[in-house]
Amino acid sequence: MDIEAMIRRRKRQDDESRLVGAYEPLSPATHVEEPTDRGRLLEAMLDHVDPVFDGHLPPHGYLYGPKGAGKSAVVTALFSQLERQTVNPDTDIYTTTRVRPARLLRFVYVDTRRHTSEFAFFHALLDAITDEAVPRHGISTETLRSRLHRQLDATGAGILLAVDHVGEPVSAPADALVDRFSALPSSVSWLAVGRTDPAETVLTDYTAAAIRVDPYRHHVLVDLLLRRAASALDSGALDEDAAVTIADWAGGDAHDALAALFVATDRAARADRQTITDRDIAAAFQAVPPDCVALGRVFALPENKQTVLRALVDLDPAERESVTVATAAVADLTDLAEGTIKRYLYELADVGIVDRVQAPEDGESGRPPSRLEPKFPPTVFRRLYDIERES
DNA sequence: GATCCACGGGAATACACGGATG
DNA sequence: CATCCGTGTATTCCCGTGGATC
Repeated sequence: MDIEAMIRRRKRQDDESRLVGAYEPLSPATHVEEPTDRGRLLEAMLDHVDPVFDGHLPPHGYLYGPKGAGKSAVVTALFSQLERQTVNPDTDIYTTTRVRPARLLRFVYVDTRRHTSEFAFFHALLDAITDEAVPRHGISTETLRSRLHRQLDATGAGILLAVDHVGEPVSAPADALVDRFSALPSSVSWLAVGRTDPAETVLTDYTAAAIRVDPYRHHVLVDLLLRRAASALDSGALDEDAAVTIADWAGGDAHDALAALFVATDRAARADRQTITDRDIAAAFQAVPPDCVALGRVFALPENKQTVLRALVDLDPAERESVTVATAAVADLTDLAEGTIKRYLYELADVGIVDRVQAPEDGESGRPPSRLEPKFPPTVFRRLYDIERES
């Protein structure tokens, strides 16, 4: 039994119903330390990184698969584990394995959602392997790069670098990534992680291995839901049938499954109920849009874009009937300029985080407006956004 | 003084429509 | 009839400025 989860559940002292201990474990945007039942993928990953146990770097690689298949979950868990054992050599992998390392290896994870620009990319990388903080201002990208080279030359260390969420609308285009990679020292081996088929991306021109991730199998996803529910909810709140229903609906996508569970939970909690009913679940399915965008993408947006979205999800449908109207309404709720809000809304639509649905032509003069539809479940965003800011 | 980037603003372009024009 | 034009709205594109920090 997970003691931490049990304690967390007991610690609820909020006004909320007793149903929910903490929402975070239900968040589709956070990963757990020990991803459940991704044994196959973990094996494949370990095969790939195997040379590190002898102190060598594996060749560049590409990990790919659909949304919600556990790519990020496994990569972040594995990398933090490996890095922890490097930095904290008590429970050393080296002592338990064959030979002493040829050299020090570091394991760095960079999310291109959060570190999009070239500057941000190198900053994140350098910052991860440096003790003292790396300046964010007054320093050029070029300086950053040369510091990275110097640092690695000096220590003789090698880096295995995971670069997550490549090929998404907001992150740098693949050819720009190739440029960045080629600017890395030879003592860095990278593992790109994305959804694009290996045949469709230039990245695989540089990799020796492409590792494929399949969607969660049905019963594995059921397990995952039950486990997350166990760490967030009172026991019995989610029965197995309900988990099966959600897993069926989600079709192997853990993100959407968790999003639905989250919405259903929220609905039950609002009604002050102790268990999640079929109607909660049915309602949740309605609330998760088709082709739902990953909430991780939403929460990786710059602060003020999130502010705009936070206001947007509180608007009446009537206030979302056109970009112009929504802009004015959001301006009332925030202190951003209308010009900025409008541009943000168009940019968010451009990257698929909100959808612009063109109104039918209705005889009015001028180009018809378009309605704004969030492509993520508003409830989940609202709740997690508010939780994050209140503390 | 240098650097990056968020913000703000505005110009240019696209689209829809009705009416005028050739 | 096909095309062009004017008006009104929506959308895209671009760039200068300034904040924050070194």
